[in-house]
Amino acid sequence: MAERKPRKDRNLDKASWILAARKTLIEKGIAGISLRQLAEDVGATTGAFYWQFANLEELLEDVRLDWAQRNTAPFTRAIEAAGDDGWEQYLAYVGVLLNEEEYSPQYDNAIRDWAHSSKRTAEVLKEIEAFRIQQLLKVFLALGFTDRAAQVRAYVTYFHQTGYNAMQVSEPREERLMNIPFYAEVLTNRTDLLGLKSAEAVSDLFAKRLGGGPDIGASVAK
Amino acid sequence: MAERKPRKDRNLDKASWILAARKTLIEKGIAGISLRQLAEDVGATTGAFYWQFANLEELLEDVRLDWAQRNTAPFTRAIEAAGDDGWEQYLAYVGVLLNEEEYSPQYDNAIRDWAHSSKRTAEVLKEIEAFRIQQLLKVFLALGFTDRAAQVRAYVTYFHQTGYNAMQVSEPREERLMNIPFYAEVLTNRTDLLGLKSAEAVSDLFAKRLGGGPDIGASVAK
DNA sequence: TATGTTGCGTAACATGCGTTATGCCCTATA
DNA sequence: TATAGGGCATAACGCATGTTACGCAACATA
Repeated sequence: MAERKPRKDRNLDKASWILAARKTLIEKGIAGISLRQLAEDVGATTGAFYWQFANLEELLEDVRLDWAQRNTAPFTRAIEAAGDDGWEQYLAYVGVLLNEEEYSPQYDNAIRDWAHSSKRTAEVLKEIEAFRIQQLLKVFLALGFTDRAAQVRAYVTYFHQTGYNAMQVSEPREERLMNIPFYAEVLTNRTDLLGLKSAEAVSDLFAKRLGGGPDIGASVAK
Repeated sequence: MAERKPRKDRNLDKASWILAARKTLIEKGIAGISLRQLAEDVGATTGAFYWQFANLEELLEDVRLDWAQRNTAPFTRAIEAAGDDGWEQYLAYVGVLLNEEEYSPQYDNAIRDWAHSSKRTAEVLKEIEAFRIQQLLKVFLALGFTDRAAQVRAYVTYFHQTGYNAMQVSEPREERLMNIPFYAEVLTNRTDLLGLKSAEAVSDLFAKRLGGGPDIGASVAK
């Protein structure tokens, strides 16, 4: 196995290893990552690895930064594209949560787990979470809540998202969509969505809410 | 090391190993548990371990059941002691959350992490979480919410707790206490607590809300 | 065509893991 | 006091890990 191929058929850059590490991290957790397994996944050997990285820790740091970028930028883009209206910003936020092609809750879970055994991961996680909560705070301020009320609702909203992901809830998509107006009522006190009587109606509301813009994540670089 | 002691000075039963395993699990996660380290912690060797357990997995199963018992029973006791009134039940629930001598949120976190790499742990966790959410559903039904509204609030409340724990929030206790009336308003729609103007006033409210009663956890035994 | 360097594969090393075979010490029983 | 067996410690086995030393093949340059 791992036969020697012509140089032009190979494509072993850092990104290949990061991709494989991310996949394993999400599927099996940090404990599931081993150099030999990663090497097999990318079609190479452990010897090849040390040409791209000084050691395993260097790859893992790149994975942490990969996460910070990929799982935060979509929210920033969507909320900024929504303009100044708080309700529009909240809907944009929920829209990203529903569109799991942009952001991976399992990636979040894996990083959070990893943070319990890695000080550096905990550091990156803490910084990104502070950013995310600040982001939600602005949404609730734009919704008209003030001071502690806005803070508390930002926290409840983020905790809710975190808890939902951590529990790996397995409800049918229709059920999830039908719950959204009720969640929105609890979190924002607004009843705008309660009139939507079908999962399709909820789904349609978020279908066209996709935007582009600047992103975030580079700030955690050492 | 691990000198041979007179037999009466030893106290190596299953509970000793479970205690050590729980401590390590909470502090370092499941990956931090090794037989040699556990042996050193209890002042014995790996040979002694196999007198109490057939293998490591047998100890780990005992740890899972230990968690199911310890981190669920306090809530059941408190809520049942609160009587039929939903508001009293909610306050009893929050009271246990604040009293971390009864229940350990870090223990919950560690189990949730572990569940990502252990099928059996995921099974136990899922069963206990279903029980907890059913428990909260009853509270919100007693509070007067019906059907999906009660379901959604039970979920938001549990997600909120899970997310708060998972994030390892480090706010001062006074800050945490002052936020409680606002959380209560978001989750239950009741403003009863908003009149409390000091952390002490909040603290006093929960000081005497401790009860005893039947417990739960044996149901997950294989 | 000859040479030097890049980009790997191969194989080995040290370490830590769960588990097991073996035997000694201590206590209970007669 | 003699004997049986319970309750460990000790040491080793087989395996997986991150890392490193070494060598070979493919390409760029002359």
